[in-house]
Amino acid sequence: MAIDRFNILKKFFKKHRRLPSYSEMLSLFGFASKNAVFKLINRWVDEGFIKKYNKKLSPTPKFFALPLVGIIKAGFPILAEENKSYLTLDDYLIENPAFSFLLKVNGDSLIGIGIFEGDIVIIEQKKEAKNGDIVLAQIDNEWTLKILKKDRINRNIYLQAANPKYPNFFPQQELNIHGIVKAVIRKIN
Amino acid sequence: MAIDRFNILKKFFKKHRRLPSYSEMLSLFGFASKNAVFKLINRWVDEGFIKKYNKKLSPTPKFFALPLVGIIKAGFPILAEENKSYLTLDDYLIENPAFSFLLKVNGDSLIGIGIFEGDIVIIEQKKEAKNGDIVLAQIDNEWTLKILKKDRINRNIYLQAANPKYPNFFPQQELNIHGIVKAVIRKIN
DNA sequence: TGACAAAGTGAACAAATGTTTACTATAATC
DNA sequence: GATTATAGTAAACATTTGTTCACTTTGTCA
Repeated sequence: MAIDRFNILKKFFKKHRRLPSYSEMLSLFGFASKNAVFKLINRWVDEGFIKKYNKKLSPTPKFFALPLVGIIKAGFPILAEENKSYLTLDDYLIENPAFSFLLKVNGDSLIGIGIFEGDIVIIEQKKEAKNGDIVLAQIDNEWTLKILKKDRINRNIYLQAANPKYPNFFPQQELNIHGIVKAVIRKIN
Repeated sequence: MAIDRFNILKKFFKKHRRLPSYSEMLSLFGFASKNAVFKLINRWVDEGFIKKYNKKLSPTPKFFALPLVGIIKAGFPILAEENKSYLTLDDYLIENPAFSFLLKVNGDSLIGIGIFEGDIVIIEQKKEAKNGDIVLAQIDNEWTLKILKKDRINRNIYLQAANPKYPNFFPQQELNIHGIVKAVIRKIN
């Protein structure tokens, strides 16, 4: 019932990317009085799904978040209420939206670390990377996604695949780092 | 300049999960007249970043979206304007929020298909799955994440790991499907 | 059954909303 | 240098906003 209305609200947000106003909620929820909406919203505010700021409503992280359930343990019901936290994907994955972009992976050079053809990686643009970072780089004018290897004093820099069938790549002229991989995403089906 | 203001707007949305009102934008952008805001917003509406519905503002997918760049090709600048599309992660990954939850993977039984310990998988709750689906299942009262194997007539059902060191799992009494994996997410670092 | 809280109605209200119109300053273009 | 578009100011406006108050209906449970 109440959760039914909350789903209606979620659907509205998914469609319009904003919360409805009180009068829009009138028809959404089938109320006749704005006061009914007022009381309903205040309950959700108390429960932490919605926040008020400057007399305007905004959803909290809890509003969007999916339950994150814990480790699978043999014989244990894992969906128990007590060990669940919440996670919002966009916030979780992208810390720096202004400097991030997505890259669709092609090739099998990183399968050893679980990055497959067709996967999407989140790249954060930066020119510096440390040993072991997965970098989007330009090596001798060729673009590639590889593991950066270098020692402490920045000598002996090269790129490494995570697939035994590829050799290491030593730059002949130059090696420019354009960004590093912050996350990997794979949609199944 | 204009892009600078757009970033201010994005930051506001990231913080409050809603667009600011015109009077809030006054101080945000440093304008003295609401008409300046009005004109600015209308430009963004024309450019497709913002929509108006019921005289209220909402961000479009383009507002959030990160550029998705194409395949890496040797020697080619991949960030070219022409082959870029946009993607919003939440929308892309989660089709059915009401029936989805996240599960933190433990164990190495699926490394063969690139699902590692610590990865987060998006599970869509359903009781039926088809051959080859990665399922969250209860086999003889033990919870597990495995690949479902079955033939066309629903005989010979068992669970399979994607790691040669594990055998196949044939249910002694029962096998209950609780959901299937729709996406895999890995944060790096 | 009666008492009491929860849920909804209806009307009223100040404050804030997005929009419009008229005007000015700044920058760009021929 | 005159012209014209662009960017911003200022004030006024009808609508809509979220909130409040008083009241009624519905459901719960002792």
